[in-house]
Amino acid sequence: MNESNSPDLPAIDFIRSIIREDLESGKHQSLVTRFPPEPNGHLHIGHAKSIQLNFGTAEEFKGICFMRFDDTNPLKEEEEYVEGILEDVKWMGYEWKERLTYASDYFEKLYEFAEELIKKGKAYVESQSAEEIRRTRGTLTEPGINSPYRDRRFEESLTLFRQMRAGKFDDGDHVLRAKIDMTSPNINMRDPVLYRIRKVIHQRTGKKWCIYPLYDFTHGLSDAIEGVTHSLCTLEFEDHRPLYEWILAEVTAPCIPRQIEFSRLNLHYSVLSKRKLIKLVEDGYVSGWDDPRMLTLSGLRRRGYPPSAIRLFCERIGISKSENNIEMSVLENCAREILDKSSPRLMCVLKPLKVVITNYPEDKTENFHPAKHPKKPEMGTRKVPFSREIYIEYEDFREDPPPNYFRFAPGKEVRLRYAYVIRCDKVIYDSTGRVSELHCTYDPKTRSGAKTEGRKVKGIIHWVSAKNFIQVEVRLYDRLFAKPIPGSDDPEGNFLNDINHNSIDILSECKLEPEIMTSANKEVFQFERIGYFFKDPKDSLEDAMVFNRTVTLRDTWAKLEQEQH
RNA sequence: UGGGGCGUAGCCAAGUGGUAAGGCAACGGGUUUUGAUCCCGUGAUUCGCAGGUUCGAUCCCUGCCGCCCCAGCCA
Repeated sequence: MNESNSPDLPAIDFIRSIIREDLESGKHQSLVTRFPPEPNGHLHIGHAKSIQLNFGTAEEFKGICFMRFDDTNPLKEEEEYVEGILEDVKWMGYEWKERLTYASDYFEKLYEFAEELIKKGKAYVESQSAEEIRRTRGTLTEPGINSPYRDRRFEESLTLFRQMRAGKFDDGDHVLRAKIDMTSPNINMRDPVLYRIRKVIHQRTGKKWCIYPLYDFTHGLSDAIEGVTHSLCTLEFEDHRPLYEWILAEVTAPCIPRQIEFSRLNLHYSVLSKRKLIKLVEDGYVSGWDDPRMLTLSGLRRRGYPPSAIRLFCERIGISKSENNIEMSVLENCAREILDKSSPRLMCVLKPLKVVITNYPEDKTENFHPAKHPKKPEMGTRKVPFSREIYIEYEDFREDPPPNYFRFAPGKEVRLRYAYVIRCDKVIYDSTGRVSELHCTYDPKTRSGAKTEGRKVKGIIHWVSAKNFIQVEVRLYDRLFAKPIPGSDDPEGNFLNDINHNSIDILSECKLEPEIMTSANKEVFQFERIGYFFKDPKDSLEDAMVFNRTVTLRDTWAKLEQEQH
């Protein structure tokens, strides 16, 4: 049990406190939770918070967690999403073993519970139209009024309900309602609908059913059937808790789970509601659910986020009941933290500027053997070829350097990382006046690792041999939205107005160290001085690799320079 | 102006009667052949506001203010 948290994590949250108490007091022998997504979309980082809570606490307290699909609405749900969701949960590092369930597994039991309710006079078949039901429900400030069918004999309701099941009626003809209180200040308690007729094929039960239970009726009972002890959900279900409890109390439930609500995740510069995510996909603002700019688990995975970074993020933000808007830097920093420790280093020149080292022999090539990781010699070394012509980063050279700039400039010296110190002798321009090439001289005494290297040079830049490199495409991503809370200053709340139209920058002339050819595909690399990059699993071809930038390195200089302006 | 929640530093988040943990960000310094990493240091006389109870209140009481959710045969 996680008694004491590690020092850099928030203290144990209120839900874990409740669980711990319930276990210590003997109220429960062991913990049972569940992660209950509806298969009508892909999982996003907000779901990761729930996965981490449900599966994570089960793990910590040596309990179990069910992987349950809440598939009670055949109109909206698709089998395709089930697979994606399972893949995502697995990727997050959790396993459900034999505990993969579907609410639809319980349709028969649920039906029996419904009959029980009818027989006890706690539910009735409603024969008004949806419109009439809506009209008589009342408003936030006015009570609703009783349905004329509310007091029909339970035998009649039972017959009708059985006929509903048998397919005697059309969609919308009747509905099953709980008999609670039409004057309740809580609208959820005003005789909520429990079952509706839907003559459609269900992705799992096929044509077996034409009546389907609604969420409120299904969820608590599914929890009870599975022996869930703590049913954790988001805040918008707080108002439903009285109904959740009512249903469990009125029926002979196998056990009484406790529903506890926590606040959902919001991240600055992003949207996380399923509705909005679908909009982005369907209207083509992104290439799909797994677009690396999407904060879906599949998008993050494709972008190069390790699951451990997402788990760290979930731990770091904590669990509470207050509205929260997490800064993007928290997520990014989690990725940096994990990736810095694990990523092999490579040099890659994104925007190449050719450099000719005039005093280096034309036909000579020498190899340097730097470590793959500066602090982990056990990761080994790589072979980096050096030659007379190399590429450096265009942005590492300034004709007219600003103060405190310690990269390359005319007449200045800089160290080529792992190689030599060079001096810029001459700048060559193209016909448009743009810098196209640099002529430099190197100092053989400054060879990396040599005893004579002595000289300290402040500026260190990365480079790639022009004779020996792999040409790759690199995709630089930025946040998908330009405002911290998309749609917040629009009266209609239209988040599409705040789309960042520069969220992707594709560079196709990037020069990468040949070492890449010896490395595995599934690794995230650090391109030194730039950031972390992951080979795109979808768009990469054997001879045309594509790399996604997972996250930049922290860039103190960029910040400094921006402040100077 | 019905009901349910929430309000502690820029962003998260503990604490719930004894005098404000921690993380991220920010800032300052050190190390460094990544302006990265790493290390060290700096922040709330104050807990939405106003009263009250108390020797003492972020924590209890009263009133007020602000924000979020609910009127699907969605989940």
